[in-house]
Amino acid sequence: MAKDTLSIQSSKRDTAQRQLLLGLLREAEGHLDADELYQQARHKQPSLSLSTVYRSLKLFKELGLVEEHQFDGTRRHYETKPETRHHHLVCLGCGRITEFKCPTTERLKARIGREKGFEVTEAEVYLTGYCPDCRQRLLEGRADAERKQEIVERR
Amino acid sequence: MAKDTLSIQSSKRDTAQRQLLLGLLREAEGHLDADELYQQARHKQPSLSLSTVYRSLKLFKELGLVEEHQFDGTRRHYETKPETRHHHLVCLGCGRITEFKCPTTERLKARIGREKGFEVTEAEVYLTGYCPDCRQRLLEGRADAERKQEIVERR
DNA sequence: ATTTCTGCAAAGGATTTGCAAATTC
DNA sequence: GAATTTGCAAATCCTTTGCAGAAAT
Repeated sequence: MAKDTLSIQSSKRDTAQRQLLLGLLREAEGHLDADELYQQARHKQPSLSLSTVYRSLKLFKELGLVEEHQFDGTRRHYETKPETRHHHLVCLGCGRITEFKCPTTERLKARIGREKGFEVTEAEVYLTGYCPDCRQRLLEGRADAERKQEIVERR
Repeated sequence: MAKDTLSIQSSKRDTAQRQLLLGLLREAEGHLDADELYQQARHKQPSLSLSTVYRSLKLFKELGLVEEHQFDGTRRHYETKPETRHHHLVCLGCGRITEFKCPTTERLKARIGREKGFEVTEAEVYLTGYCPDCRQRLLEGRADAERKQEIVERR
């Protein structure tokens, strides 16, 4: 990671841990949670601790380098700040996350801000449903309790 | 609560605790979290336990009587199923939640479902920003660290 | 009488924090 | 050398769960 990436706020230091973590987040195709990131990072630096992961994620968030998402009620997921704004569609069957764009959201921010007197800083659209595969399974009647359990556990 | 409210699924029993909790949720103007609901309910029935609150909320959710929201990363909030679909705008300063309508969201569900091959079941739009009061405080320069802390703690 | 619910206390899981040692600037 | 960061372990916070007794059908 370029040193300047972390020095937006003066006193942030460029450590091996932060380099590693930010690098992994950038390479990651999907959205990682803290523990997934931790496991990946341990391969490269086994001494790294989970607290450091959490502390780094907090820092990256504050520096605007990553975004935090709450797809389910349990853990939070992270992705590096995307170039183009997008939103998320989560499959209730398998947990797969699909991204999509929604240009009208910008207009919505402006409109609601005006109507409610808020300064709107962020707008997120969050869709849930069933992905093509899970729909197929449902149709085939294989999505009974057991089958579905399998899928959910695989998340 | 009318008995039939709970008997959508055969085996659900009509207990004093469930009546009380659902009643409070219906009266509540805003969105309660589990502990707020618990505290309110204890006034009327001091022996009630927090586990019962959680178990009841889970049931109400399954019966489609209440909706669960995740406004921040910490706790979940609940509201009785609203007549008209609406979304939420959360103030980052004071936590105040403002509701708004967005009819175009239905169209979005259909469009994304078609484009991605998903069966989209739900769509939520979630905005964050600063409410009129907090904007005012920011302008007055009173929203410095201390002041902001005050507000956040009052949530 | 049978099944479902409750309260209690304990367990769980994700995230945060205090502190001394290690690292960066 | 001074200030920041790390790893570890313990602590927190919200939520869930096991179980025996209480309540509903």
